[in-house]
Amino acid sequence: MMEMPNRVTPQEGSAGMYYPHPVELNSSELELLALMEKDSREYPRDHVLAPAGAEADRLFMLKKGWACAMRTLADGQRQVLDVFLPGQIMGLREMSFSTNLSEFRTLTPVVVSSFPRQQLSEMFATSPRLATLFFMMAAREQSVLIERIVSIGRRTAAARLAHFIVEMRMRLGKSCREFEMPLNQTVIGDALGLTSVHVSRTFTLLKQMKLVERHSGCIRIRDLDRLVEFAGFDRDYLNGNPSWPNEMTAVSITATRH
Amino acid sequence: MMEMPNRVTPQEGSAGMYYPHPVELNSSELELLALMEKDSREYPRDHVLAPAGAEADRLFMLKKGWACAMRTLADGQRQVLDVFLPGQIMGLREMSFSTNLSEFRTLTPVVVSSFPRQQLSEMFATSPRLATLFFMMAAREQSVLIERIVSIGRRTAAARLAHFIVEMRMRLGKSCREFEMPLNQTVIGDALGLTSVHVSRTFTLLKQMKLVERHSGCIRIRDLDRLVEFAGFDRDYLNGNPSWPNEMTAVSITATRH
DNA sequence: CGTGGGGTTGATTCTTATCAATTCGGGTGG
DNA sequence: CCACCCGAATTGATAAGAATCAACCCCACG
Repeated sequence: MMEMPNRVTPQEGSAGMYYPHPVELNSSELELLALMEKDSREYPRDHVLAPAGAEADRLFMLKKGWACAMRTLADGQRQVLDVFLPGQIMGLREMSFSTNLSEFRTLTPVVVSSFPRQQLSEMFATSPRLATLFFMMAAREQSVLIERIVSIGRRTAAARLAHFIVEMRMRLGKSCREFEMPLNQTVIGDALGLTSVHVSRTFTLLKQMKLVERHSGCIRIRDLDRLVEFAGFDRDYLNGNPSWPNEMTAVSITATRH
Repeated sequence: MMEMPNRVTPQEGSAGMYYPHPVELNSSELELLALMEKDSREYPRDHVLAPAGAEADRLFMLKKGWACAMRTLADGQRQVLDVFLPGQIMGLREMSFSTNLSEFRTLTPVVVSSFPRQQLSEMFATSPRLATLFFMMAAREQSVLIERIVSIGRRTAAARLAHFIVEMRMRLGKSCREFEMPLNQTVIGDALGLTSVHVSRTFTLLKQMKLVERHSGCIRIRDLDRLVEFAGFDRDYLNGNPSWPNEMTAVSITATRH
């Protein structure tokens, strides 16, 4: 098998920008990655891909659409833990557990491929670079999680929401002022530890402040600089690390398909 | 170099139980791990090992004592992101960034060894099992983070505190009712998104409920079952995953030294 | 033309923060 | 051994922020 390096670059308009650095993979590595995408299926909006507590024997790769991981408490309250965008793998943290720590649920109609966790273990065993890739992805997820902890723990509702919007824009790789965010206010609230009622009031506040507006799933940012400032957003918490050996760093898996 | 497997088991009374599954490492792998512990130093309580935003060129392995990662906001508010126990590595998530996302600070006098991040990359390149080990550690950290998000986002102050205590007891590998938790109420509050004043009130509440007491850095659990119930604690979120290939799963690194 | 999901608004309550005063407790120096 | 000191903890009064409950609107869709 030829070892021709295969330069991979982020895909325009996809989650590619979320992991912004190109990575060189040889053909056998690409083959392994391709395995992950064999069993590809469509699911409707609000579909449970895997319930919490179920055996975590498969991982999911999100190819199109949005999904999330969420927990439901005994009293029915919900907390959204991750919002997944195209190119992300759902279930990485469950690799060190036997059952799902949360429910995986679609937020829009999606295209998802699923693969057995065994396949990920094999990649670790056969390709250090793929191992590195997945480790980096997990590290990125951690950075999103700690930023959410700061938000929920220490920021007001308005700053939380502002921060969430800036984070989403950045993860989507958008450089424009308007983008789709197909989450209703209940989901946003569940991600930010707020009620949907308070999310509504907070959006009207941000609108009065001329920072952002929202119309049916679409976010328009009216003053990005002030929004970033107001959110207390750390501009480089989602940027990559150029000093990783061989320029290798986490990259959207979907990017490898183009 | 011989490939004699070297069975490693958790160390009594250390963070070993936090990563409860034994792992087989050969001598060259053990040698690589030993490199991480060469440069070992002591630091006093409340010492900044690395400031937020600084170049993340080194990682730290905590051998004795407690430490944390924390963020300080523009208005001076703080949020503790991780509480590190002996055997944990500080800086794993920074592997995908060039700078520290948070400050690393000691909570007690500690013994810490530091090593260049390059060393971790090399381990990834040379040993798939070590790569797996570190990946598992990152996954464990994620599970602690999402549990904290659920706490801060959706639980009352009392349930948050109860949950935190149960989590600490479990991570410390304690099976008894009394253990050391050398965190003052300000630090606890900063971890749980509360003020120190409210932590104080909440402790007196838990004491009135006959669930826990706290005297100068020592926690005494008076009714574990009710505490777990009250906290909404998920009993297996810190348990390991026995189905990982070769029984290999994350294990406290310190455990390999005994 | 109902119907239902999503969103908005108002009134009220609840939880936690804030501010300020006081106490506790362990260590130090006289 | 005692007086003092300082960080940590407690307590009380009040304020702020978000939740809750309830009513109502909007509108896409069968």
